Amino acid sequence: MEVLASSTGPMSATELLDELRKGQRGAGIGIATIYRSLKRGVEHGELIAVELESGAVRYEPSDLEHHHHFLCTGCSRAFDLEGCVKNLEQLLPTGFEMTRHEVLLHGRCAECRIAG
Amino acid sequence: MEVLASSTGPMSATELLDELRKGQRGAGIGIATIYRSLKRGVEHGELIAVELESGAVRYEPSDLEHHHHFLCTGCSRAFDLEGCVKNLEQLLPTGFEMTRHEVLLHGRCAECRIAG
DNA sequence: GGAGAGATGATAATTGATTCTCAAATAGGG
DNA sequence: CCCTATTTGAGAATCAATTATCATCTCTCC
Repeated sequence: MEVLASSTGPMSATELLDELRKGQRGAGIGIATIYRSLKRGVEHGELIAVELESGAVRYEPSDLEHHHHFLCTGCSRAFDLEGCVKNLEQLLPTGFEMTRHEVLLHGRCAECRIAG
Repeated sequence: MEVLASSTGPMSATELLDELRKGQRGAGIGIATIYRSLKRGVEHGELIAVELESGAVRYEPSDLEHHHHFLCTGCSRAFDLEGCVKNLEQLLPTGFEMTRHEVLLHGRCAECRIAG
């Protein structure tokens, strides 16, 4: 079930289903199995759920370096980005405590730009 | 319908309903009216929909300065943050085009920290 | 080869958010 | 005030994502 490990970014259950059905190994796989496996993966700590947008939870391996994401407005795919940004603490109001942060870039991926 | 204008952050339809029902002006308001008004607000360009997390679209006035958001893990409220960060372009893979970006901080707001 | 445990796929059921429907309430304009 | 057009609230309906159900498969071990 680790098509995810070789993916260029986090995938949703549906994306995973489509991708798996393309390969010979997962020809007749059902959506229920996808959800079951994803759930187990998260419970076992192998996967992390990321919510980049409303109505679509995506999953990625939990052993990735700290990184952020890019969401393509053309194909709706999410891509991993390397690196991070500085000085996030300066955004924080006094009295607030930050435990986590996300940076999400929107735009068109290389593929979609070429496609027009 | 501009409780939103005086809010400390973007609100969801449900939050807005609860908030309005507290005041005498919107005592018996229904959720349908909230959605109708929000939709109209977005269509007329007075409001902007922001999706900070799965399954909850929030709305904010469209005339705010560029800013980002903080999502409290305690009370689930969203807060506006002032300012922005630099060097976001450096995250972008070659060939990708960025049209928009979001920074979302997670943690506990001042109120929730005090509450324990 | 067969029994039992667990996994699987198809589909039904659930869930939460949003939209639709419709009768009642309201707002103007004469 | 009365008439028409619009808005409203309540609840039903829709929709997409996720979960549950269940009969079938697939193992493993005997």
